[in-house]
Amino acid sequence: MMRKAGAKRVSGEDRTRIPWSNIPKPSLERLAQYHQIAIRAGEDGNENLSSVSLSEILGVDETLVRKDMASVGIVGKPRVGYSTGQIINKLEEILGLSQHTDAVLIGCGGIGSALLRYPGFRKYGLRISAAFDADFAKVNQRVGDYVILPMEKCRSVINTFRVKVAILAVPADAAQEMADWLVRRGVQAIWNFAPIHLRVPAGIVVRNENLALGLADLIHHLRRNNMEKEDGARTR
Amino acid sequence: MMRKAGAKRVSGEDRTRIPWSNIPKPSLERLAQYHQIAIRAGEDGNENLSSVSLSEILGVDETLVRKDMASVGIVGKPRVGYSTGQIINKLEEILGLSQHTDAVLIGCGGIGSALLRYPGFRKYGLRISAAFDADFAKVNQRVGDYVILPMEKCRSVINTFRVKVAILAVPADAAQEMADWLVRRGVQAIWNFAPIHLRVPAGIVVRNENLALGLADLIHHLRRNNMEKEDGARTR
DNA sequence: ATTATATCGTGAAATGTATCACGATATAAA
DNA sequence: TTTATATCGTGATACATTTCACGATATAAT
Ligand SMILES: NC(=O)c1ccc[n+]([C@@H]2O[C@H](COP(=O)([O-])OP(=O)(O)OC[C@H]3O[C@@H](n4cnc5c(N)ncnc54)[C@H](O)[C@@H]3O)[C@@H](O)[C@H]2O)c1
Ligand SMILES: NC(=O)c1ccc[n+]([C@@H]2O[C@H](COP(=O)([O-])OP(=O)(O)OC[C@H]3O[C@@H](n4cnc5c(N)ncnc54)[C@H](O)[C@@H]3O)[C@@H](O)[C@H]2O)c1
Repeated sequence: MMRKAGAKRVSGEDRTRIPWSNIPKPSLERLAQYHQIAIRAGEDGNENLSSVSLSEILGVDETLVRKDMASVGIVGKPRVGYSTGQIINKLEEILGLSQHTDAVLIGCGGIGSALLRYPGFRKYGLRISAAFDADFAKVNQRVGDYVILPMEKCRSVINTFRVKVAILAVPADAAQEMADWLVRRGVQAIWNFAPIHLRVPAGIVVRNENLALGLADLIHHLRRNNMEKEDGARTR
Repeated sequence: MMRKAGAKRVSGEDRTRIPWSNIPKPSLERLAQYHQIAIRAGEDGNENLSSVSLSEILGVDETLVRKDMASVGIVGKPRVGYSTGQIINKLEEILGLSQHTDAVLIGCGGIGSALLRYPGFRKYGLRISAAFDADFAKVNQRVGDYVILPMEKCRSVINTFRVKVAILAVPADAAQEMADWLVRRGVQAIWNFAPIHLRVPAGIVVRNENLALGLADLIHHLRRNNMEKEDGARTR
């Protein structure tokens, strides 16, 4: 029958109800975007953001923005909007970005190296403890601030730093096997860049960052658009 | 008010109804995954794939898989499943992967270089015509099979090869401006890796590959999981 | 002080998506 | 040949998410 991993039984009465137990997936994605937008708005000196401006930036309905905000306890003022600071603080708390998150990175190829060198994720509390590769030719090479370590060191790093998150940037063939291994070592969340949908035990969090799906989606819409144009031209 | 870009009025009577005019977004994402899975299954020598196996790989309901297949005209056989070949062919047709797609890549930094060197997108019909960067220090350097060109050559490449797709891997500050410029030059689809939601005129296709959102999502779920565990421990 | 209005907040309705329940059918087994 | 069964196909139903409609309120203008 197959129960969705991590499915939640929401006990009816729950005095300690915390808002983020239950945020719908689409809403969560938007919340993360509000956060990004609020940070940039703050940098530009805007102290407030209205549901209308947010809705225009993201191309969604303004009511939806207000519902999202209400759902996480961000309150706005009529004629003013939401406080940029409150959006940032509340969302960082809810998204879990206010605490540091330690991670290991596996696979220092093209994508892995780009991620290692990218400073942007520090704002999300991400701290990459160490980077690993199976290729001995890469071991001991430097990438950004890191020196690539051999896989046999991975186990002890995970244990020592109690790492709960792995960034997986290895070839597709190795990804599932690697994921299984990481889970056995105590990793609880995997950010996967290989173009396969990883299967993990219930309770383990996976985010499959399958770029090829994005490309397929883009091409599909492009073709559809062009078809319509031709179609229109023929018809009228 | 705000009308969603590219919104479609589906004329009631339409003899030339083509399946891919109307595929729901979640369904489209799954279809692209079926395609990936079918390709790997084919390489492993499996001639058939059942809705059950697909549903287990992706963690979705098996009925959903059958509905998806039916929606694009892929028909299966009782007790056998769907033909791997039919899945691949039909989905490549529908996703538009059977035709070549020319693209330019803007911004040859960490992500841009990784994309340039990655061979995997060729299977999706993607052909990167040329890669550009604004940094003169990078111009003329090689990345994989490419030599980085200066931005001033971009216009003529787009015109000459009638490029309709741009891969945008520039810093967030430059992304919207760059997108506007590309649209003015005739680009119809943008695959954006900068962590902002690009705004484009109706009729232009954008896919925002906002990796930071993925990270935020992952961290959120990890925290939620851990909270639940603690919560459970305290309660029982 | 009064009025106007931009904006928030929210229940109700509409829409979109997934699941259930069950009949049909092709293959394998008896 | 007959029976059993794994799997497909699909209408009906349930669930999730968005949009609509409208009242409430804080600020700015008069
Ligand atoms: N580069 C891209 O643009 C891109 C795009 C989409 C998807 N991906 C996917 O991302 C993943 C990485 O891509 P890439 O371009 O960086 O590939 P890559 O070949 O450049 O790097 C992969 C790295 O993983 C290492 N590796 C292989 N097996 C390993 C193992 N078992 N344990 C540890 N390390 C191992 C290799 O030595 C190599 O350094 C692949 O699954 C690829 O399909 C990449
Ligand atoms: N590297 C990552 O892991 C990562 C992760 C998430 C998001 N991103 C985003 O992807 C984008 C690229 O990231 P990166 O790590 O490759 O950055 P990077 O700084 O390594 O590369 C950016 C490249 O763009 C070029 N550039 C700058 N302005 C330009 C312009 N106007 N026209 C053309 N080229 C220009 C720069 O010269 C540089 O080569 C950024 O928006 C970043 O936020 C990167």
